Amino acid sequence: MAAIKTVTINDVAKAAGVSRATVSRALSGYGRINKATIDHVQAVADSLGYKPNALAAAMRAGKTKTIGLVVISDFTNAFFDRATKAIIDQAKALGYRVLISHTDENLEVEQLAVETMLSNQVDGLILVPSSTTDHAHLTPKKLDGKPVIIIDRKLDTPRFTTITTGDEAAAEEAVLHATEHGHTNLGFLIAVPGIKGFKKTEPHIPITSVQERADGFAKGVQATKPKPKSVSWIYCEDEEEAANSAVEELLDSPKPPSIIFTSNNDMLLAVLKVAGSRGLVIGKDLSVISFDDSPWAAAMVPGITVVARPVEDLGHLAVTELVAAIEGKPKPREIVLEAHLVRRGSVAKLRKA
Amino acid sequence: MAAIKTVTINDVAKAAGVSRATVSRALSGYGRINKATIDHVQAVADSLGYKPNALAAAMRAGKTKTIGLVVISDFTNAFFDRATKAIIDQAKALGYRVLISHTDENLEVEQLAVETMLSNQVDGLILVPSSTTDHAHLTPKKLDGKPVIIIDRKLDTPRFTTITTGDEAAAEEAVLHATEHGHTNLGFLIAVPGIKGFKKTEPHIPITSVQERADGFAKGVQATKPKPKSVSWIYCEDEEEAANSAVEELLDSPKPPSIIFTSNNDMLLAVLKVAGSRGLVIGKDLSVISFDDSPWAAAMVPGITVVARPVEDLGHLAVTELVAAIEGKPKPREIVLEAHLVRRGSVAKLRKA
DNA sequence: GAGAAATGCGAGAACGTTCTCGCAATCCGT
DNA sequence: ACGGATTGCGAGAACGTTCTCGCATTTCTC
Repeated sequence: MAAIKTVTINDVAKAAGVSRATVSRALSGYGRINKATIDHVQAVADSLGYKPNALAAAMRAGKTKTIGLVVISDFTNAFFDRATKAIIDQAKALGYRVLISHTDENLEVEQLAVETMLSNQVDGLILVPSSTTDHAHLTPKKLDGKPVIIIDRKLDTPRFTTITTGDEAAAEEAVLHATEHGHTNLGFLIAVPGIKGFKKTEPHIPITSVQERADGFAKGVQATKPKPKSVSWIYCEDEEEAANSAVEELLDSPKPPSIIFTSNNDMLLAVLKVAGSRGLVIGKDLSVISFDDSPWAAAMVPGITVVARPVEDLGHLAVTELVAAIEGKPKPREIVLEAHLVRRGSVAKLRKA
Repeated sequence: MAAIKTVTINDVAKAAGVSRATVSRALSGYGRINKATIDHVQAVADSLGYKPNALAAAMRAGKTKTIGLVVISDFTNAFFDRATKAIIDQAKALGYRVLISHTDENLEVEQLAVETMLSNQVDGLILVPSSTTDHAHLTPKKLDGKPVIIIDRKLDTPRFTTITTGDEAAAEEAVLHATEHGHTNLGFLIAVPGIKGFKKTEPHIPITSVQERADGFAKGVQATKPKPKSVSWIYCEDEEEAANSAVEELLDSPKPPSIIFTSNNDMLLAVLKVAGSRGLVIGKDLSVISFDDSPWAAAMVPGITVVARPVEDLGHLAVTELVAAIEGKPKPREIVLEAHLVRRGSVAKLRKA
């Protein structure tokens, strides 16, 4: 089993009868060089099957053309799958590669992930932070001066360009949509990573996007006239068992909601599952509005009314901003993209009592 | 704007009053070195905020501890999201990082992706090939002798370790499940990447996994006694419009199927959508069995009966095999994992005529 | 046709590591 | 207390590029 010798620029130089420098010039197309030489070197390189070592080039250049993506969840999440895809595609379009890591909402994992990325010399980072306040691992010094774009959630510092979606307004719109349909018993199911089980009292929500959704829901409740008859809030761990129990509790309360608003797709799935097991038909016996659109939410019968966030735009923009920051030094800014309600069939039209 | 000087091993050496070699020894923990020296160097390194440059280390070592993952589809696909997650997680557990690329079933994109991966010096590749026969870009020479694990589909060469799922047996089981429930008008909707629009005649299926599913379905039909009254096949581009049209055509045929078997989730979604728009209730007016399980297929009402493939096992195993191949030189082998039918509510029980 | 300008290319350093050698200093056994 | 083994560490090469210099050689200018 003869070890396969990898062919380097030196081999090409030798075979072509020129210097290493000339090969580099010919292949990378810079500096002063004769057209004929370029062709010759090209031909020799091809015949030898020469493939440049991107690592060596990157080390020399100090640029890897790689961006790091650190997200909280993997792609089994209906938001991050689309965001990640958009990011990879746009990165590719701009000539960058993407290194991906997920943190499961764990700050330590996030810190380690960022460190690994930096150790791998990414040119910049796109980050979904697991904590609003804890960003000691993101000082300019620790980052080696490399740019970071924060997406989906905000940090309590203006040091970074931040791209979020306007979840509050959309959440309010969702509530008004429901109350206009005659719903007066409202249930809210908010997934809060980090809390254990579920709580009916409002916990500390460390994540701005979730906070915004809760605030928007609350604003919608406030804006509803006459006042809704009952409003139940449950804050729940983002986990299947807890979500199911939370839905059960909601439905078993003395004044069960006719509609449940869920803050993400996992919670929506729990609502569907529990409703199904009780024989409750969505859009008739029980209504639901969730955050984040997905192909299956659209294809189901009835289609699920959702707050659709411009996920692809967000990912696309994140890369564009990051590359701009890598190649220039623009000022950090806050960008808020608009989310909107997609009305489908999961909200029943109730007669006013 | 003072440029931030990145601190290297040289800086640490100088500050600690030792040589570069000693710092490397202290930090990487190899060779002969005094415990006290290690502690001292560690302390100095920490105080300077030294972070090793993985690139430089990788170049020197000739190993990047990175594996390349080249899949055909992005994570918006219910198979690849789970597979990718499993691969990333297992890679992490074994001390590897993952570079991801998707090819959209395009051979040229695949070739380029593989080249880029190799240029970035991945230690090995996990590949979902877009073509069964075309693997000229995967010669040992082009691969620099680096190992490749093929997953999900087979290649027409035994040169690579291949991990697939036994889709044929599961597909047959699915058909028998349906016919035992009294279904005698069967519709099959097979997504074939690359074909235009949709065809009812059997096209060339260049993908072994899809071929296996079709074969399994056909075997199931054969094994059914008495013979089903009608059997319709549609081969369809893996694309929303085409899928919808195909479902329409199926339902509009003189002998419309009482059950549709779909070869993947995109097709399933099309069935749900078209059925919904016609007021057909799944599991009652129209039955369906699809390939690949997903959280929403389980949560829907009724739950969708699916062929569940051991996606996580597949991803997990792919990494394990690849790392074994990177670190040793085992013989390539073919591994087939078992898929099985998950019975939920999307298959109506019909009375025998 | 002589000097200036432009062109083409080679030598060699640099990027930040790891690792092989070899040398000095310490340790051990007798 | 002396020879050999062991320990700890420094010098320097190597990984595969890119890029700055500087030196020939050619081309241009009047």
